Amino acid sequence: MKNLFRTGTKTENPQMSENKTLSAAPSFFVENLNPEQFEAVCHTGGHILVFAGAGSGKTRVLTSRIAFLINEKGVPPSEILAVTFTNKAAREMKNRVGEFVPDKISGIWLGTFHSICSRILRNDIEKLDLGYTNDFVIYDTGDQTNVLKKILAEMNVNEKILPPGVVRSRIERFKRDNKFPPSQSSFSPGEKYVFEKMQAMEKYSAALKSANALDFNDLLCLVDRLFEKNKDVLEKYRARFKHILVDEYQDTNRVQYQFIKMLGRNNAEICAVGDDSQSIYGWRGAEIKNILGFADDFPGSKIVRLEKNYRSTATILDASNAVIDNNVHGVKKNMRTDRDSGEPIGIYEARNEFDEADFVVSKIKSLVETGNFSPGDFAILYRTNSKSRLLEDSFLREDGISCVVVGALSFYNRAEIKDLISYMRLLFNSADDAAVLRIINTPSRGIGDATVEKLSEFASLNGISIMEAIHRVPQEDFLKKRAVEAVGKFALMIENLSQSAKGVGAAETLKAIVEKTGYRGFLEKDENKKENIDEFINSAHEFDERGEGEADSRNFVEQIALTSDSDTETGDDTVKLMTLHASKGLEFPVVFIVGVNEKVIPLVRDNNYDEIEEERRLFYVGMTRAKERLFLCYPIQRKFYGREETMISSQFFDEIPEELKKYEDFKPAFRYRAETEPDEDTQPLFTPVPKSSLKIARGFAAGGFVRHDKFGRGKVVKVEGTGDNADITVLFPSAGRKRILASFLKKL
DNA sequence: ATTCATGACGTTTTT
DNA sequence: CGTCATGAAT
Ligand SMILES: Nc1ncnc2c1ncn2[C@@H]1O[C@H](COP(=O)(O)OP(=O)(O)OP(=O)(O)O)[C@@H](O)[C@H]1O
Repeated sequence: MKNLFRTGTKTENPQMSENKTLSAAPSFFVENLNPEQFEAVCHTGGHILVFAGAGSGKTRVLTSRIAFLINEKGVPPSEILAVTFTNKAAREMKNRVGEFVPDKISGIWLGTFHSICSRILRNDIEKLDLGYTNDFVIYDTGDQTNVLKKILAEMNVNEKILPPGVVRSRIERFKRDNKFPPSQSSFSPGEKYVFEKMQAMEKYSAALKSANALDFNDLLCLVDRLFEKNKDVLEKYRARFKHILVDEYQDTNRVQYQFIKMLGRNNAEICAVGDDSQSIYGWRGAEIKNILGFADDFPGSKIVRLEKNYRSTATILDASNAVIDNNVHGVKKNMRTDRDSGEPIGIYEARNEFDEADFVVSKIKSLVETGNFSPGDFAILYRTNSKSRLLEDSFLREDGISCVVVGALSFYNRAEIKDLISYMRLLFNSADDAAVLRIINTPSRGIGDATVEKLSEFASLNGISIMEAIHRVPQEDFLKKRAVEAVGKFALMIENLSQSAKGVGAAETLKAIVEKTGYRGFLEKDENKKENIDEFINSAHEFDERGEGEADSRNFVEQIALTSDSDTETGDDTVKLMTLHASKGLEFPVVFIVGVNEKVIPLVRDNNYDEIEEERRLFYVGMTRAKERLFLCYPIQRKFYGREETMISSQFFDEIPEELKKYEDFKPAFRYRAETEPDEDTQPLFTPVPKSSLKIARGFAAGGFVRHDKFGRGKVVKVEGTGDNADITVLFPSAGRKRILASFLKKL
């Protein structure tokens, strides 16, 4: 690893070779970049890798380079391909580049690997001759699992023994390593059920193909395959893209790496930026060796290192370096900063997870009140999504500050939204069996399981799609009269919707679907879900207005499929909650990391510490998001599956020098304190009751907060009666004022 | 066909 | 502990 960059050009004299450009470039680039950055921005005539630590200005290099190419070098935007890993990063880059070249931004191909590949396949998938057409849909993991479930059932494989999810993730692992379809020898030695898996995988491929559907990994794999098989297509894209820019190069997996290599090695100038210390996606196939081997893979390339950190205070920088230095693997970087030390790192050892959440919220509140920060300056980072709920609840109890959970399970994952998406999918791709199966009886229209079973059987027997089978029902007689009628009505409805969807926007189609299917009636009194539907129609509307590409359902559905990192526009002035993973590439004035416990960060299951270095990198990523202040919190106790469990601080926490830490004062809320700690000044929030009588006195009180399954969180206005049958009047943000039986409410 | 009851299972991380 | 899925009962 020491000789990593032997073929790379030395970078000691950055300006020597570029003097001409330097003097010709507008002062803008000179003023906003340091010499090393400037060199990377202007470098032409070969590939370049910017290899540098967190906060050193890599992303700035990327955006400046695009601006430079277009504005100074006169490169047509259409010759530029810029790839990121997340939609958020893509959007960010679009915004920043847009400031430099407002009118030319749309000519650039800028997006995630997946969206770029999808775009390529939309144009050229038919040239693969696999039977796919450019109307293909993208199956999400749920769709994939459902397909496999059906297949395994048909194979008479007990799903307890070989669950569909296992096969699904096995498929994924093969695909991202570009080893699909696997041969027997591709499986690990001693792996169970190889035969069944192979058979299921074969059927899976066939099923997706006949549904004209691709899974996530197909998007990448099939582009690679296309480039390998069809030189004309490859040459077309090679001729087009003269400049390829890749963000977060350390997180590329094999297929992505091959994509870049095939497309750019011999005909484009590749500019990649990355940091091996921030590689946190090994579990989904990212290979650090891609960035470490850049100089070897792309001969004649230049390596630029950036060693100045512009983001964080010296304290934060020192602390994060102290942590990452414990990794044996990884290239040491000598980061420096001109900033002074700033505040020490705030530490809070919490009684439990509730107390931890309370601390965070109260600290944010006081920092906002003392005037130096506003809510939008804060981010709270955690290892697992499950932490977000606790924090949200704490925010709700505290008036005045709102928060938004970034990413997580997106809006589009809700059942009602997925139903509507399935309808849309069906309208432009009637072969989409997964979609049909989802909505054929939702809302219920008298097509029962038995009927679906028969249709499905008939379809696979005749090698046709389920929708086609439905169309043939009148000519065959495998269904009872009642079912024939119900199925016929369904077919007619889809046909009508399909006709009216032609040439109109996604929103209009969606409205028609909701109306014709009677979906609102089906939801009955579930106001929350109805609101979701409205919101969904709204977002379709926005999509149509935005006018990126054709405003039709197909494009809308595609955008959704590629946007799992829910498009939470982060413009609002609210506190952001997200996972450590989701925080990569972002920065915030104040960062809280919660759950800094051993076995949480690093997350360890079954005492398996194999991934300790990746976990340390993850923690490093989190720490280095902070500009001004960093807080680390860990509870010493938690409830886990109902059990109380004691916890200790993370080993990473112990790697931070004590002199950089400052332990914060915070008085836990009454209910978390031991009885030996009487409290003089705080009234208990709820009257403490003996455990035995808990059922009767549930402790609801006006002013307290509760959660309801349908309406979400709300504030208690009035309590009448006692016990489970008490009538509680609650004010919900969305649903308004409601009187609800106590047994339907959970106290927050 | 809808409703209720029981049980399995779960907390990585995401395109 | 709480949620979700499956299965029996009406
Ligand atoms: N030459 C510079 N002068 C002043 N500030 C800079 C300079 N370059 C970058 N910055 C600022 O430093 C911060 C970090 O930059 P950037 O996000 O580009 O770093 P990065 O290397 O991509 O970080 P990471 O890898 O942690 O995501 C940003 O706030 C950016 O505006």
